[in-house]
Amino acid sequence: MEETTPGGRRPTMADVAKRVGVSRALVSLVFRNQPGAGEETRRRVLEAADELGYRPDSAARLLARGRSRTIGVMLTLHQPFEADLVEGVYPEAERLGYDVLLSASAPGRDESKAVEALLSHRCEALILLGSTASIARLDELGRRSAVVVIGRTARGANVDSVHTAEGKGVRQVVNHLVELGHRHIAHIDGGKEPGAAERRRAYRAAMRRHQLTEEIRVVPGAHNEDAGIAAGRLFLSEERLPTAVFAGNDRCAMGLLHTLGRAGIDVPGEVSVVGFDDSHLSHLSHIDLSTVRQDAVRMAEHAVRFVVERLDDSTLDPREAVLDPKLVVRGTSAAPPSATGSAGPDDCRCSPRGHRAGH
Amino acid sequence: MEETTPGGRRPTMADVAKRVGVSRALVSLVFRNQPGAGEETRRRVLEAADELGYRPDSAARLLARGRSRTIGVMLTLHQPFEADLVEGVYPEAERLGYDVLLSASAPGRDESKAVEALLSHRCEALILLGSTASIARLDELGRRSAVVVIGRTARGANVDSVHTAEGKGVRQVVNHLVELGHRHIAHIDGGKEPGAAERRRAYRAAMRRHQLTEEIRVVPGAHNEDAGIAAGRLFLSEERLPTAVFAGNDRCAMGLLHTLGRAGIDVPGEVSVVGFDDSHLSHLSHIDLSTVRQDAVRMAEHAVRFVVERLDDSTLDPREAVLDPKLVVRGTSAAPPSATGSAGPDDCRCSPRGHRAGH
DNA sequence: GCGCTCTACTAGCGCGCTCTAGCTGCGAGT
DNA sequence: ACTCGCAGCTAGAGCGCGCTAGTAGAGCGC
Repeated sequence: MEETTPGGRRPTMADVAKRVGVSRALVSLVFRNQPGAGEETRRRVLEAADELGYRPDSAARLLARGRSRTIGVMLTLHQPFEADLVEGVYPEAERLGYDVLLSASAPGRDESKAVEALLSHRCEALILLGSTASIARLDELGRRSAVVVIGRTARGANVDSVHTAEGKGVRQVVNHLVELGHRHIAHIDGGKEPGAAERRRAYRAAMRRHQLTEEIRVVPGAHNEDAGIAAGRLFLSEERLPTAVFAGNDRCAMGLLHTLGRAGIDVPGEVSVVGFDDSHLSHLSHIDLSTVRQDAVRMAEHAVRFVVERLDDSTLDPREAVLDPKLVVRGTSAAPPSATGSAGPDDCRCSPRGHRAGH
Repeated sequence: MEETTPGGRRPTMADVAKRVGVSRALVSLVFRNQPGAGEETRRRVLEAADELGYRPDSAARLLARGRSRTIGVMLTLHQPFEADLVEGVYPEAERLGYDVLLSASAPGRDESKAVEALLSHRCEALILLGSTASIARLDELGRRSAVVVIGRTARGANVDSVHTAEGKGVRQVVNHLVELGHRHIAHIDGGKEPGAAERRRAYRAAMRRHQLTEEIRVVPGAHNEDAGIAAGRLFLSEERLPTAVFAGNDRCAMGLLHTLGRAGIDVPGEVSVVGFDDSHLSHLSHIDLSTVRQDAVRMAEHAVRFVVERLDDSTLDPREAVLDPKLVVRGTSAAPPSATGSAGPDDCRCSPRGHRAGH
């Protein structure tokens, strides 16, 4: 499987060629799976390569070939949903003959730095997860290479976008809760995180549609556990709890669930909680979170296909794939405490009884 | 900031050079921050580069320079602790003048595939997070390039390793719980995950040291929420709960906390829970998990320094950095229900009262 | 004037690969 | 016989850069 090359250098095509007694070009053909090499020779080349531990050098390959056939993915590493997306990107990219490079943004390494790294590695396409870049910035990137953002819109920029019909998902959530009899439905929003604005807007619209304008309650938050925890504390500190909370995403819902759990509040008995993402978290057997399912794999596939098609034809107009989400009703949503059936459309604003569990 | 190059090609050094009216080599000097270019020229070169939107091509750079100065990081994307590690790798690598490439293993993309990708991108060093590769496999990799594994040992293989003194951490956990008066201390282990074997072993040893051999209870699990949930259900289905549970890591502890919370069990009133990792999760204000702190940033720094030093001198013997962990006592551990002080070293094996909260 | 050093710059090879153009030999067609 | 085509192979340019060896010119002492 392995033999050291004279000089300890990493073996090159020339080494393989010499060993087999053919030209470099022939070895190249074999490794690119191109016609033009005899069956027998092909076999011998592969054998020799294996013996030498030869591995094609993608830097050189990249340089020689005009195109890099590499897709760069920028991610933040802290959203489990992004992990799901990445797992969807790999197989689809491989299927289409593309390589994938990952670059994380992090504290001290902002988004543009992460993107620069990808570009300098010659990624010809970029998939941005959880990007908070401005439209102008996206547009600039979009002219340089094929770009798709996932999880947000990017109208006005020369980039493709793949996201969920946030509005539809939110509407399903509110409808579901209202049908169960809820009226005091609060929303913990995601601040500036991708998708948050749409979810907030849709929540407001859906509440209005149900004549629950007066009940609209948006608690500022973020897409993480801390926001859920903070919101939970806020609710607990108040006179009465909402009967249902629609959290900005699953992580936020988790934080909320935790705080409610520790305060002895029964979910869904006293409070219903619904999340958004359907990430690994919510699948977990016993957490059993009602949430809105976004199909990570399909989103990833769309994204990869978008950038690949754009690479083939850069004159394409920006496209937007809006996938329908699906409410997944699990164990954290049920009828509110007092409701025996669905509530009528009366406008009584008082909740039947005050909720407040001791610690 | 940007102008299209004739032909729409990505601009190269030659383009910049021509624009300024100097040679290619001069531009190269400027971009490598090497002496030999006049102050004025340097400024003009950078200016022109900016106007053209020039970005050095790392493939070409890599190829020309013998060394790639690139560190590849393999990760699984699903452990928040790994995200913390990656965030530590970036700044240290940058400080030492190295580039970082990420590659994820995932279902359908096993570890060796992820590593192959890194190697073919000419990473000269590898940092493996959560590797489950065999010693033989690691050894093979270690001869090909500079390799460090984080979070596990790799004795016998030609690779460096950075991990926590799992034993010490576990001992602190058990000591802490015993001092609080606990005797029924169960451990949810991490199966084959990195570090799990050591934690399990240390748990057994620590229990024996406290003459609690008879109380040793290892529940098979994994380093994720599901395992904690499953273990929680198992405990709840039994006649009596352990008074304390030491979970294999924080995610597992989270799952356990959740299950206990929903069953109305008071933590730490009835059951104490301690995790391992001190990942973002446990910091969260209201979760407030007692856990064992592993310093991700320091681990990452060690790892980067190890591989860099090994690149400078490949004859180095394999080294092992074992960092001392630190028990962080937060809100999920307290004295067991009956204990008023610390328990004496008697060998009564019955718990003072059976615990079992209704659902 | 000479040689010397020092700064600022340039010429050009080579990294490992891809790819176009061409070369060889052999069987089939006319 | 002589093309022709085709399968199987090779020569060699060039991708964008780093780097070594070198050159031009300024400044300086003698």
